[in-house]
Amino acid sequence: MAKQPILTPQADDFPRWYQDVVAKAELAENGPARGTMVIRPYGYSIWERMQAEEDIRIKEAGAENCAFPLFIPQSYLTREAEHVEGFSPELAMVTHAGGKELDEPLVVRPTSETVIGEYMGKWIQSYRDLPLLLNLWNNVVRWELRPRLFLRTTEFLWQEGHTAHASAEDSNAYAERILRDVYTDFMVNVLAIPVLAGRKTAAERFPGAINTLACEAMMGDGKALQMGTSHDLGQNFSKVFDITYLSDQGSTELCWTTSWGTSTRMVGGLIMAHGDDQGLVVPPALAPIQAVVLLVRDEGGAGDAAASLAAALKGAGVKVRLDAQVATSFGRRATDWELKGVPVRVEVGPRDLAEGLVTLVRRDTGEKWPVGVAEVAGRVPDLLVQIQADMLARATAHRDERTVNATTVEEAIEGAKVGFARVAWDLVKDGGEARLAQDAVTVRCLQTAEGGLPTSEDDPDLIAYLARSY
RNA sequence: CGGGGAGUAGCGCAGUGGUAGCGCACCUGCUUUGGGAGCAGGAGGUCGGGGGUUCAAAUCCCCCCUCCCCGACCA
Repeated sequence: MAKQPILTPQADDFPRWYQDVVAKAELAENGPARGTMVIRPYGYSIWERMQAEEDIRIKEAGAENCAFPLFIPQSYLTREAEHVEGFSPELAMVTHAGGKELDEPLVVRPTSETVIGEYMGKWIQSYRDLPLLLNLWNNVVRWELRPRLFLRTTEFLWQEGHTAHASAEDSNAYAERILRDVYTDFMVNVLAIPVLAGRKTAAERFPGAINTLACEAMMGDGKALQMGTSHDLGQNFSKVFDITYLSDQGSTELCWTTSWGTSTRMVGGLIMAHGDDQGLVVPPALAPIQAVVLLVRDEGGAGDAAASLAAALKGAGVKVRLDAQVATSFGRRATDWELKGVPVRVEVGPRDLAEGLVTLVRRDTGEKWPVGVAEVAGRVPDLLVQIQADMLARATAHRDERTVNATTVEEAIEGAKVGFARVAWDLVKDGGEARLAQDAVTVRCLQTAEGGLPTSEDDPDLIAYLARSY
């Protein structure tokens, strides 16, 4: 009996496959106002795991969490010329409140650089107050005309870090540290997504920044997704918001600031980097549910065996869920857990159990094999580690297969239509980005020949990574 | 903003002037359960909103609102 596919196959229509996964895995749906997103419990539990893992690393890097207001006086945004120019088209403003028109409109924050700059200026008095390392977990609004769930929504959830330092060397080093020790480490080791850490070109730079660094990942269809950014803001915001300190020489100096962020867009990246025609595939290190014990039928002691297996797995440190809802058919439940991408299934039924066995199933490969009941709790933790490693290896192989070394711009554009193209930045830097735009290709980031971060886009022998992007 | 399309049950849709329908989902019962179960019964609608024509409007006319696609704009 041929089943019709639950999801649109990736090869037929990748964007539609993506929408199907978001809906069928119960991750999110559209909110009532255009571009807004309702994140459902399972989708939110994935975001919570992302928050937890990043928060550990952010605190390890010395930053502290705090909260700033959603509403910002419009005048704050207009102080930094380049910043306001970058954001003004996508600002949402409150013009009326309390039953009357406001004297000064309030901007719904698109990011908190400006308001936090004001307070940093108040809090920093001397060089002894530096560095000041702050992080916010909040929501922001940018009026998007082409919303897509998780990838680009009018309102989204994120973390935004803001720091102030005593020297250009310190701020630059901290922006790099966040990119490496927080973002890259998290994405590679938890999300199992290999990322290119590089420098953005002037055209792609954050409004008001002197340098923007980014993590770029390849999705299943070969397109790039910016998963996180870290900006060196130089003294641009310090000048405007008067963020100064008294040096140990007694002189008044301007601070050097950074900002850096990752958002719910990463959930979209997770879906598109690892998902397959059966649905989402969540890496074990991230998974809110790492293993599901699936009771096939409650006969022959299977119900009790499933419950005690779930307890044993929990005791072994596995995030486990027991599914004993036998009123729903086995096939339906197996399909649902597969759609949600739970890394391991433990199928417990009377037939296997009569021989003292249960069936283990890997979500990433689909492999299934019998295991003795007593061995399960011991085997699953190792299996989770193996799946994590295999997912990263598979994603890395996919990216490398679709990355070409190009010697001309035209050759690079061809490569960028199906993946990443590496090409000498010297061939592109003088007016070449406009040529790329004709084919919807952009420079995703620049690296040194050794794969390091450039100090300037005028460094010699830089490599440009070209791709189409989300 | 320009061009095109669509608003009818939770979702997907049919219904061109005469009692509001179908599939999936949902509820109850029974039989099932090793890859989206079957049968029987049942619940669920001011047909996007307002106005008009008519004995009679989901259906025809006018106004408004919203959403989707392409373009433009934008990370």
